[in-house]
Amino acid sequence: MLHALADPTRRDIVTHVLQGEHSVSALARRYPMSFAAVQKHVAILERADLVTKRRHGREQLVSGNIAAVRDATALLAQLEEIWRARIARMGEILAEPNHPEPNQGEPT
Amino acid sequence: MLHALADPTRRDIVTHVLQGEHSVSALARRYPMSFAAVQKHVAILERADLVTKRRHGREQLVSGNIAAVRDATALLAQLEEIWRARIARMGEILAEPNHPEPNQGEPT
DNA sequence: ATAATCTACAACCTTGTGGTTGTAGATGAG
DNA sequence: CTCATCTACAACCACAAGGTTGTAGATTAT
Repeated sequence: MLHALADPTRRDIVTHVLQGEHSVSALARRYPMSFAAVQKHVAILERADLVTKRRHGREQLVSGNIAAVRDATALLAQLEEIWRARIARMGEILAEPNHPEPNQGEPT
Repeated sequence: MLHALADPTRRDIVTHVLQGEHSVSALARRYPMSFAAVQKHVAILERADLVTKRRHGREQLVSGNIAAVRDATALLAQLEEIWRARIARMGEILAEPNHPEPNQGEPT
């Protein structure tokens, strides 16, 4: 699921199909890559349950899985906090008064 | 620089050498990988200027580059905001009232 | 001098990712 | 039926990243 949203193209696809159904080929036209590539992206999103396909004639209409995407965004928010904590950790260390010998040669 | 901090091991190395000098071999002992692997990580950090090496006898003492790491954390905070915006974007879409099937008309 | 240690670096391996091409099955249009 | 379109999937390619092994140069210890 995280992996599914790790790719920019897939994120873009998700935001688009959240707003309306699109056939795979219609989606494919939006990106500078082959149909097969987009089809694989969709497959990954579908496998992560972030997207659902509905058959309509010979087309496969893709739509965003609202609940799953909502869960995903929540999870991402969590991870964001963890990441924030990491940054804060480095900040703390930098703020500590006892830095052994931070002599990086900037001779004046 | 971002790439340098993209790896967990490297981040760990940074936090450690921010708190005191460590020889490359001393660092290497901390991780379940070969000396060469750690040495490469250190080289990457050094190349990104996040870390500085100081020769002491036959050892190479590594210490964190305070200013650079501070800059990096600031940058990461920025990116975090961008990422947050992305999540918010999806959230907005989810919040929109009209999730029906807006037609994807291709005016030919 | 010899051995042991620390470091640097090159070559190679493996894995994972995104992409392309090619093929085949379904389905609707003429 | 025949053709064009949409889809699925397998095979293959290119590339990057993290790791390992092996080798060589420095430096300290015996």
